[in-house]
Amino acid sequence: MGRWEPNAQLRLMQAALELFDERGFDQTTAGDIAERAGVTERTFFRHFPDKREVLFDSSRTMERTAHEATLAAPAELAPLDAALVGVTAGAAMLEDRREYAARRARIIAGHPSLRERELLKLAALAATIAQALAERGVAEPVTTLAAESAVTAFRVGFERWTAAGPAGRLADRIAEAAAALRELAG
Amino acid sequence: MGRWEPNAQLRLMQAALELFDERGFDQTTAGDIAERAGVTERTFFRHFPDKREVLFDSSRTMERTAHEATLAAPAELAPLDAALVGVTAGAAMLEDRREYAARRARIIAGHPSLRERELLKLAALAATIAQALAERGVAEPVTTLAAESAVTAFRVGFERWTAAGPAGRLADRIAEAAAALRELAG
DNA sequence: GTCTATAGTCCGATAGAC
DNA sequence: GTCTATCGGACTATAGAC
Repeated sequence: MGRWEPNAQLRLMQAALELFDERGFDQTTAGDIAERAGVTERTFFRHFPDKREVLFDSSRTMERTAHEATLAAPAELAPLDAALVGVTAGAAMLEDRREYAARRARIIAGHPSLRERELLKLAALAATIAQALAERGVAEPVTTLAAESAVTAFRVGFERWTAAGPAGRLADRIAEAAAALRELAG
Repeated sequence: MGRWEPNAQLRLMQAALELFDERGFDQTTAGDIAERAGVTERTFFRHFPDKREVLFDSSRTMERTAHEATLAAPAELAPLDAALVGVTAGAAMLEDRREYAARRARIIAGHPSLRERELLKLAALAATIAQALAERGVAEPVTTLAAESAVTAFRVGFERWTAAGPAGRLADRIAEAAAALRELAG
C-alpha cells in the first residue's frame, strides 16, 4: 500500500461516468471528477489530455485488437471480410458489458462534443484497419472503402444491439448489418 | 453605408482561413481573427459559436442541397443510387473551387480538433440523407447504410480529386469510388 | 503545484435600419 | 417604436506553461 489509493485512472473513469450521467457533461468540471476520485484536478489532466478523453480509454485496446485480427484473418478472405473479422474481434470485448456500453453510448449521444470525439475514434479505427489491409497487400482505394464499410457495419450493429429487446450477441448484429450492406450495394 | 463595414461574417471567414494557413490553428486566437476582420472578439463569437466553426459555414448549404436532391431523385432508383445523387448534388458547389477546397482540406487535416469537427459535419450530412431516404419510404437499417456508404464514396472521391494531377470533375471521382465500393461488396 | 492564456458565456449599452 | 448588429467588460473552465 503506497501513499495514494491505487488505480487513480480507473477511479477517474468511473467518477466521470457517474457525474456525466447524474448532472450532464457541461455541468461537470474536471475538478468535480477529480474530487470524487480523491485526487487533484492536476492529476486528472495528467491521466487524460482533455476532459472528454476520460470516456474513451477503451478505444485504444479495441483499435489494437482490430488491427491484429485483420492481419491474422485467413489470407483467402476478401478485403471486406477481413475488415469485418477485425471489427468483430475488436467488438468482442463489449459482449459481456452491454449495459455499461449502452449507458456510455447514451451519455455520448447527449452531447455534440462527445459525439465528435467518438467519430474521431471510429475514424482512427477505420484507418488502423485500412492500414492492416494494406499490409495484407490490398491497394487503395479498396483499403479505405472496405475499412469504412466494416466500421459502418459495426456502428449500425452496435446501435441495434444496445437498442432494446433481449440481449443477443453483438457479433450477430454486426454480421446482420454487413449482410444488409452487401445486399444494397450488390 | 452604415456604422460598420458590411459582411462581417464573410470577412471573418476569410481572415480565419488566411491566419490558420499562415501560422496554424493553435497559434491563431479568436481575437487575432477578429482584429484582421476589423471587429472585436465578442463579435466573432456572435457569428460563430466556437473557433472551429468559422471553417464550416458551407456545410449547411451542402446538407440542404443533398437532402433536396435525394428526395427529388427518380422514384425507381435504389436507395444507394438515390443517396449518391444526393451527395453528388451537394458536392457540385465545390466543382469550380478545387484550389480553395484543397487548401481548406489541408488546414483541417493538420489539426485533430478540426478533423473532429469535419467528421461531425459529415455525420450530419449522412443523417440528413438517411432522413431523405426515409421520406422516400426506405426502412432502417437500409437508410443509414446507404447514406453512410454514399458519404464514404464522397470522402474517398474528394480525397482523390484534391490529391494531384489534372483537375477533372469531382462528380466523376465520386462515381469511381462508388463503383469500387459496389465491387468490393458484391 | 502554481500561474497564465485562451475559449466561450452573460449582462447591459449603443447605434443605425425599417 | 422595434429589430438587429455592434461594442465593452467581467466572469468561469479548460488546458498548457513554468
